Amino acid sequence: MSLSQNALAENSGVTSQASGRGAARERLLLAASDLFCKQGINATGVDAVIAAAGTAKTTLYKAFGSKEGLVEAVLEREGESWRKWFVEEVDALPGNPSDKLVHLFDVLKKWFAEEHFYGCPFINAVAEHDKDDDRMRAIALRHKTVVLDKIRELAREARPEDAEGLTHELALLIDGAIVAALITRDPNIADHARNAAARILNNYDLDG
Amino acid sequence: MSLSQNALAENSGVTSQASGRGAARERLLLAASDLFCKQGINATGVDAVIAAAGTAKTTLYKAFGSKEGLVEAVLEREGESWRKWFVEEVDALPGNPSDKLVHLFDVLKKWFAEEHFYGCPFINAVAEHDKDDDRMRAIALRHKTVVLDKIRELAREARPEDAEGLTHELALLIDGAIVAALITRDPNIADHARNAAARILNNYDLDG
DNA sequence: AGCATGATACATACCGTTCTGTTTCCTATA
DNA sequence: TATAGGAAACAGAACGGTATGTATCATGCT
Repeated sequence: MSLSQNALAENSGVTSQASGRGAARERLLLAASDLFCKQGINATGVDAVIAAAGTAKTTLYKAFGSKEGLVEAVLEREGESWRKWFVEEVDALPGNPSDKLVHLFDVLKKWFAEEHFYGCPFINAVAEHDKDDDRMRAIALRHKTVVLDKIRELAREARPEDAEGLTHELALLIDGAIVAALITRDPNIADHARNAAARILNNYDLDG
Repeated sequence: MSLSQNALAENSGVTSQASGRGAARERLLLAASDLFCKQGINATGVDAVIAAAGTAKTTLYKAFGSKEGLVEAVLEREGESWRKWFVEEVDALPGNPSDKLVHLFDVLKKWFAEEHFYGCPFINAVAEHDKDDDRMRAIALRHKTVVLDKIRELAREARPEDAEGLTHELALLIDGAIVAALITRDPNIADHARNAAARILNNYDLDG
C-alpha cells in the first residue's frame, strides 16, 4: 500500500514534525481522503478510517474532535491540493489565455483517466448530505469560487468585454465533464467539453 | 402535505387497484422518493420511510424485498416521471429543433426553481455509493442515455452532420447546470447554460 | 375464508463516541 | 550521561443509538 510507505517517509522529512509527531494526523487525513472519496462519506465508518490509517481511535478524536471535523479537514486538504495541481497544470499550458481556456479540458482529461478518480469530492459531498444543509453547500461553494476565479482571470485576458459570461459558461462545462466522467468512466468525455469550449470562444470572437 | 393528499386521491382512481389494494406500495414509493432525494439515500433509514408513508415495515419488505429494492424502484419511477415531464416540456417549446435545443435550458430553469429541487437523483446516487459499484452507475447511465437520445433526436433534425458532437456537448451543459444549480441554489445559472448552447449551435452553423 | 395491511417486538450488526490503560519517545534536568 | 516527566499515540472494551431485516399477531376489506 502506498499509504504505509507514505507514513514511513514522513519520519525522514525535514519538516517541523521531524520525528513522527503529528504523523498520525497526516495518516488519518490521507486514509480518510481516499475512503471518503471512493466509498462516500456516510458509507465510511471511523473504524475503517483508523484501520486504514493505522492509528488509534483516540488519535482521531484528539486531532479532529468528531467525524464531521475530520470530514471538513479532508475536504479542505483535498480541495487545496487539487486546486494547486489544476492551476499549475493550466499555467504550464502553452499558448495564449484563449488557448489555455480550451486546453484546460485536456488537464481535466488527465484527472479523469487517473485510477483513483472518484469525481469531485465537493459535488459528491453535497449530493449525499441533506439538500437543505447550508454548511456543506457553503464548503463546496468556496471551492468552486476559487476555481471560478482562476477561469475568470484567464477569461479577462482573453476577452475582457465578455469575461463574466465566458467564465460561467466554461465553468458549467467543467462541472458537466466531471459528473459525466464519473458516471461513464470515460475520460474521452473531456474531448467533447474541449470542443464545446472552443466553439463558445470562437463565437465570442465573432461578437467582438 | 401533498403526500397524504396524493395517497387519498389514490383510492378514487380508476386504475387496477380500485379499492386501496396496492396503495401502500404507492405511498412508500412517494415517501421514499422525497426522503431519498432530499436527505440522501444512505442518510435515510427505512423507519423514516415507513413513518412518512404511514405503512408497516412488513409492507415495505413484502413489496420491495429490501431497502436496495426500494431504492431501485424509486429511481426507476423518479427517472421515468422526470423524463416524461422533460420531454413533454421540450416538445411543447416553440420554434424549430435548433430553438428547442437552446430553450430546453429554460425548461431546466423551471425545474431548478422548484421548491423541492434536490438535483438529479441519479447523479446524487452515484456520488454517495462506492465509485466502483457498477450497478448504480449502470442505472444512472440508463437514465442519461434516454435523455441523450432525446437530445440526439433534436440534434439530428437541427444539424444532421454534426449531431453526435452537438448532442454530447449540450448534454455536458445540462449536467453542469444541474450540479451548479444544486450547489448555488440559483436557477439563473440556467441562463448561462442557455447562452452557451446558443453559442455552440451558432458555431456549428458557421462550420456547415 | 383469504389476503393485504397494520402494529409491535425482536435479532443482529454497525454507527459515532468515550473510556481505561499501556507503550513509545522526546526533552529537561541532575 | 542517566534518569524522570510528560505528551502523543496505540489498543481495545464499552455505551447508547440506530441500521436493516424478521417474526408474531391483530384487523379490515372482498
